[in-house]
Amino acid sequence: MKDLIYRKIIHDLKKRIFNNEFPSMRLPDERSLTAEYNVSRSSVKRALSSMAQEGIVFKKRGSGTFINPLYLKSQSSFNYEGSNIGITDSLKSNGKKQGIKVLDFSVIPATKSMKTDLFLNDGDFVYKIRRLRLLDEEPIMIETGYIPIKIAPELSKAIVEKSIFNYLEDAKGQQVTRSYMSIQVAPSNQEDQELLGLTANEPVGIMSGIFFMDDGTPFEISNMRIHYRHMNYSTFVSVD
Amino acid sequence: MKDLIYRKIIHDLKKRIFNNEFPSMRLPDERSLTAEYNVSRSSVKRALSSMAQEGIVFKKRGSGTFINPLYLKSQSSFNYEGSNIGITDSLKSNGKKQGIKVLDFSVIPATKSMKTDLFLNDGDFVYKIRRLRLLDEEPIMIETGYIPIKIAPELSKAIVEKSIFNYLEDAKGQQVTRSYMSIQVAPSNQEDQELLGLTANEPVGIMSGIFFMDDGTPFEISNMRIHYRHMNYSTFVSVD
DNA sequence: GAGTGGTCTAGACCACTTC
DNA sequence: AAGTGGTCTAGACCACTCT
Repeated sequence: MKDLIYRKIIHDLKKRIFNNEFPSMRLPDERSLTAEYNVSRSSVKRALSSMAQEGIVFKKRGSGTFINPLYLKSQSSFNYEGSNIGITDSLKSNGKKQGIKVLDFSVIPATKSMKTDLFLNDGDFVYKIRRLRLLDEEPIMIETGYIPIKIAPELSKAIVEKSIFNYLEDAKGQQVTRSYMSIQVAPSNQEDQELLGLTANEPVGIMSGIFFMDDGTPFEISNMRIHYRHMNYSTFVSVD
Repeated sequence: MKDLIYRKIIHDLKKRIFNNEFPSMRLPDERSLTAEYNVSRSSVKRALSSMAQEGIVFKKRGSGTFINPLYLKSQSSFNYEGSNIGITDSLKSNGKKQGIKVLDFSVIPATKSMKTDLFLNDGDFVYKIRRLRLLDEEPIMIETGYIPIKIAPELSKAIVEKSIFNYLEDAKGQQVTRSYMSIQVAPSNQEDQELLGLTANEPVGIMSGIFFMDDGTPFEISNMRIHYRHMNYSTFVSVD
């Protein structure tokens, strides 16, 4: 992480919050912080806004900025993570070994909906990539992805067996930092049951959507059918 | 909506994007917009940042600000909504009639985890509220909520049959604007099957978490078991 | 080198809360 | 009335991209 002022403030305030430096649950007012850190008020505001968006603090006009009790007491029954992560959030590898088994790797013409979602033209082709993801040898999800050939013409089975996103970053200097995802629930079909080791009345979670690169180019349409015991998506939502 | 400058810019730019005023998919640079709207660059930046967070545009340092193709072409197979809504996102009533059937409305002592999550003390009590939510007479979810008595001592069955959040806003002038939610998947249990009209191998989606009031006070622990056909949660995720 | 977005400052004034 | 967060300005300088 870079040496930005507002990041340093965030980092410092988080530390101070955890050190219980504000037992009143109220942070110093913005003008005091401005003086204390010897920065402009805008920088303080930026830091506090960011923390508010993460759910760490709440700002209340006219009275102050307050610490979210749940952030402090992390013995909450919900493992509060504080931020909107999301991409591969449901398959975090807590020290477990990730594995990938490629089920299909082929090239097909883009369907109509692919052309719309991936911004393709008639005659364009896409890779079809089906993979079974494992965690400690245990199958956790079936992932079907479609990636335009013209975005990654050199894709190979070897790459697909590892991480496509990492390859993209190395090869094209682009990161996948954005996604639009829809989360649903469905009974398992026969293939789910075979590949994920489910019984007929054990369901799957479905996460489907689009991944975007840094510059906004849609990179991949993805559909993930996730073993119900490994499906766990967390979000902090804040509306105005 | 108030008459804020950055909001006006957002509104205007959205309109212009939809009117196809930027066929190159690139917005004018920030300094041009500053001149055009006759405002400070900070205000332009604020508007653009907000739009970027909604997924409407992508900013690329050194080259410009670009429109997300999917925002424009809303015939995408994913119904792109552009924003991180979330609370009661899965039960949007597209002209359908909402109904509520109260299954249980009682007072119980707070359990240990409730005391932690709702910031309660020994001896505190909570309302236990179980409700079946209907959409056009069709049951869609079983909602179990726990609300500290001391936050809403005058809660009644009549209120609970309508909207608790609306009551809270009217009575206490507080809004529920934040939530921390976890989304999971599970096979339906016998009660789910009876109340939601499911068969043994039809699953439910589970959304559980905490709702907060404006000032950060945890207001309710909620657990929703949702009919799988009505479970649909959408998010736009953007990481740095 | 020119253009574009990112960070930061210093300060003015407004809106809301609390006393 | 005093204190607090919200909005907005005007301008400086930096980092990156494109050519």
